[in-house]
Amino acid sequence: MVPVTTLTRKQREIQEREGLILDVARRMLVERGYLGLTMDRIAQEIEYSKGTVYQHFSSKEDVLVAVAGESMSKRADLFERAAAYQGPSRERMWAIGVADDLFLRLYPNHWEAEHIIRAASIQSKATRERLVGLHATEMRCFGACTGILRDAIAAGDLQVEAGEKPEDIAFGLWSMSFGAHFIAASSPNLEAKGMGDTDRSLRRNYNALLDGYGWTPLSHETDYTAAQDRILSKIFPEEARSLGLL
Amino acid sequence: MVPVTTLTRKQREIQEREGLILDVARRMLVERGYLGLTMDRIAQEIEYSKGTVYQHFSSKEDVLVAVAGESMSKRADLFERAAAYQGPSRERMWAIGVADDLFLRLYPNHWEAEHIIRAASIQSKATRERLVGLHATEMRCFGACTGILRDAIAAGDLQVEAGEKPEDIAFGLWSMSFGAHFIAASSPNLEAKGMGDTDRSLRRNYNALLDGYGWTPLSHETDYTAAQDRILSKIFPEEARSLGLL
DNA sequence: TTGTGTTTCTGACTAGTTGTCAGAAATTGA
DNA sequence: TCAATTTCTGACAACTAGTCAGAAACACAA
Repeated sequence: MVPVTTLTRKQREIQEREGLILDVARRMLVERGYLGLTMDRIAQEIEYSKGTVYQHFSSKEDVLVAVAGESMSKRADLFERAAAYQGPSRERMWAIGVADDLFLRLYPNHWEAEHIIRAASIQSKATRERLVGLHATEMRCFGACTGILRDAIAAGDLQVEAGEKPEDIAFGLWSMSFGAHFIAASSPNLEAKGMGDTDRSLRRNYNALLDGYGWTPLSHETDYTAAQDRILSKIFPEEARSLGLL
Repeated sequence: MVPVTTLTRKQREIQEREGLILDVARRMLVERGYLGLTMDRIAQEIEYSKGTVYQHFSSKEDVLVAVAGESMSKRADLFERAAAYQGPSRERMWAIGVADDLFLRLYPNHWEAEHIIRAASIQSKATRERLVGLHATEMRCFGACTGILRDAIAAGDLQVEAGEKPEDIAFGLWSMSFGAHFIAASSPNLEAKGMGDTDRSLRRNYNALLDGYGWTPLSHETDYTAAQDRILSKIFPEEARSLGLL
């Protein structure tokens, strides 16, 4: 018997269980909501005791932050792949929009988790360590955007006024996408307000915002619908196929 | 003894108590967060028993929806006053932005409540009656925006493409403002991300979005900072003074 | 003032939650 | 084989939401 191997097997088992807990928690969150997600139920479902669950996570809130962190990291992956796209700066920014849209389809329940963990009283009960990780991941998304913005300014595709920072524009895009997903996920009867397809609206508004900043080529100068197909097939072929978009 | 008077006094007392409960709940929500707001504490603070609190509200979630509804209705008031402003359509839309900004300052804790009540599991436990009221109030805000948009289109200040509805543009503005307030309220260390003044960013992005739609006069054709002072002194003199903005 | 019917208020109680921790069980290594 | 160490367990303490039978307050007529 090689002790290291045995030890590793146990540790691997423990690590796998952590993933199992998160899978169960995510499903529970989707199916029964925040109030229906309980530590007892998680324990029952993974067929371990509650104490064992608490060996992985310090609190229910900690589980939630971990759940959100997992999908947020997938989001960051998509964003970074989009940012690495070779093309005019505005088209790269558009690729971020495509990634955002893709993310929404691939992880439709992410916003439920993100919604909850953004509540102050939730964050105060999560592990500092896990929160730091979450913010680092968030920063990866934000960084992908500001990177493109800086390139656009350097290339002369985008002029910013004095005192205006790329971060401000990135914040605008972030706000808009965040707000749209959020409202769409949490406002019942948007149709009653005369709203049709919120995804389509968001895409249009996204372009309008970039046009407003004078980021060339403007949306009426290029066919961004064609660009979308190009981006999907070049950067996200697998994801697009799995969603039937290609 | 006139029976009607006596009865009315009691009823008035009950009604006042409802307001008292909401005041206490709002304060508690701000000070101790969602998890720190408990029905027992509310009862203790208003010096009535828990059963009495439950005679006004069917659940803790119902209290929260009522708290959010109260401030949302103030928001609708501000929006409607802004929409009634006499001036070019774009300036009227700008007035909505000013109202939005004013609301943020006047009711800084509204978003904490709105955040919570947008969670699905919360809405499912609130009274249908109260939810309907909330949505009606939300619709007042939305309606103020779409009204201005329709006027702008009619006046030729704004051209929309075929198949594009005023609601889509209103949704863009709503998303952006909602997302910005939300992120600002729930993301610690935005400075670490390189973000400065989020309110300023929002204003800039708001104008960029309207510019992107080609809503005349464009922001570089008019001084919207001057318009802001005009709007504050004409529509919101008291509020502006109380906040030291005039 | 007193008696009676009605409304309103109360807090002990049920059911269910999170998080803990002493001891049981399993694992490791000699 | 056995003792040291790690891991797991579930009864438990401390809370919370929401209920409801009975107590208290009130209205009003006689």
